[in-house]
Amino acid sequence: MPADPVKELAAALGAAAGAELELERPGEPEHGDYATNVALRLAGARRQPPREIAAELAEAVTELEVVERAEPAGPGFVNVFLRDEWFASALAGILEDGDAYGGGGVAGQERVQVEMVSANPTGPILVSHARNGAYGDAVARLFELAGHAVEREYYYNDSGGQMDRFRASVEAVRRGEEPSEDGYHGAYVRDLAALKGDPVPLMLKEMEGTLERFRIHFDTWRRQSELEERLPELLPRLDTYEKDGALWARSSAYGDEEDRVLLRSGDRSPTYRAADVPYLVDKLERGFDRAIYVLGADHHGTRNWYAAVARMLGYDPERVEVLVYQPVHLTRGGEQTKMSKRRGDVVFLDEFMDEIGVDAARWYLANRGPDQAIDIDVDLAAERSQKNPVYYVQYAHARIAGILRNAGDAAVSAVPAGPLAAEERELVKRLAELPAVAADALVKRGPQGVPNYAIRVADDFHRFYHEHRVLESDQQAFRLALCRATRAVIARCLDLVGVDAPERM
RNA sequence: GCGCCCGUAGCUCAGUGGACAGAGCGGCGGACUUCUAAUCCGCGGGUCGGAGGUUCGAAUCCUCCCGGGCGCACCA
Repeated sequence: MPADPVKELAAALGAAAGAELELERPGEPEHGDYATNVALRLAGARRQPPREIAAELAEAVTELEVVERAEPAGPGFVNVFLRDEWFASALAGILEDGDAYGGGGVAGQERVQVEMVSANPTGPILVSHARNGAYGDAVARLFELAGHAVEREYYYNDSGGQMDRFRASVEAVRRGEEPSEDGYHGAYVRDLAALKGDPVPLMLKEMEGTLERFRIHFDTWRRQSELEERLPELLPRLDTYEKDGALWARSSAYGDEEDRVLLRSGDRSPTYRAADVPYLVDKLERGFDRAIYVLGADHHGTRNWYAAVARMLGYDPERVEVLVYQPVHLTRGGEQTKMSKRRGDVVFLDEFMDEIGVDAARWYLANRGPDQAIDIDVDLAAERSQKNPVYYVQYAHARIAGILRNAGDAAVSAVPAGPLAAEERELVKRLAELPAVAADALVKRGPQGVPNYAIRVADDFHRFYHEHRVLESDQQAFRLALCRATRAVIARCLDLVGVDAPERM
């Protein structure tokens, strides 16, 4: 069972107090190391003034060895002050966990598939797709840290109207003609025309290269045309009806907003929605306990469609999950850049990474909650890159790496040689938050909590560093232990959002 | 019209029931013979869009209103 020092403390305090309680970190130092509002919660049921309950709980809790003192405060909080022994054992637990720290604690392991990006291969990966990937990949990494088995999948269309226009555009250039008005016109179309063969696999290869550079690795790639072969077998299993010469799914009866067309009137060709059906079956038949779709807000209208299909086919809709995120707006010199695939002025992810770097790109796109639209001034992001929080956090990591290099094989111990300083205690408490931060980010499907926490860790470390020497201090062994744990926590946080943890800067 | 998302410091945003609301950037002023100054310390900056309601307690939950974004295809 991986360490969670705060949870363990809460359990111990709760046992002593005879009530389940949660701990929070008060904003004011006078309010103790941790505080609980449990007395306020109990007041109603016990018909007793919260201050009175708080006083009783404080007394009970003081019996614990790690508690120096506890006191009732405010409207009915219990403020808890801890002895150095607690900080030592918390630090020891963190170090023992090593790479596993921050994760675990899940009841059962799930097989999870995160399908993301899934942009059709009609052009290079754009910054808008990158947010999809940065978000989906961060969620995937949170699942992995928690102990689940995750596969990342890319689904793409290789047939249909859009792809026909794309191929025709490349063919036109190869014949020395201009692509048609509704075709594709970017410089990349000319690059593809210079190569031989079907441009679709060539385009995909390039997209995969961009995504690898963005540090997203896909385990599997799924083609729409291949999945469509199962349509004749699967469509009869759906609840459908004929209207206006088309075949409709009665999805509104299964939780969707509306019914969807599966086969067009006229040529009876399958729609994109039809292809969703064999694809969903394919996912569930492959045994994923949870199939996650990552969709941009412009597709949020279909967020209930997937679970509706699952219901229609008799699968548990709980296995299907849709994550929606808001768009990215890039500005350059204050002017908004439109991100349409067919225009020449689109922002490619590769260009974006060229300008601000992979680390800053991943950071910026994971740093905001999925419900928040992201505004990035590219000029500012590149120009002021030295002041980006991502470098602030990386710098803390590099500083620690430097200290540990200089320390060589000096002794390391979580047991302090003397009384702990305020900065040391604050840092340990901060490190102890990681399991809760990671668990919360996973539950909310909101990875932004991780980079925000990483800034706090770096903050506490830089302050500690400024006040105290590590090497050749009378607390060297303890401080080396603190450095090791801090480095591990920062590295973990950076990794969760796909950012490198540098040894030097 | 209906649905989803957003509205918090000059700017970009954290913060989904707790104590006087936070960070970065920007502004002003300080700190390097010291393990990395890409750092640290201080100052200034807010009717948390508005109005009601629930609660011992609301930026956070509920209702309504205002403002902005995105959807409401036999495109994907």
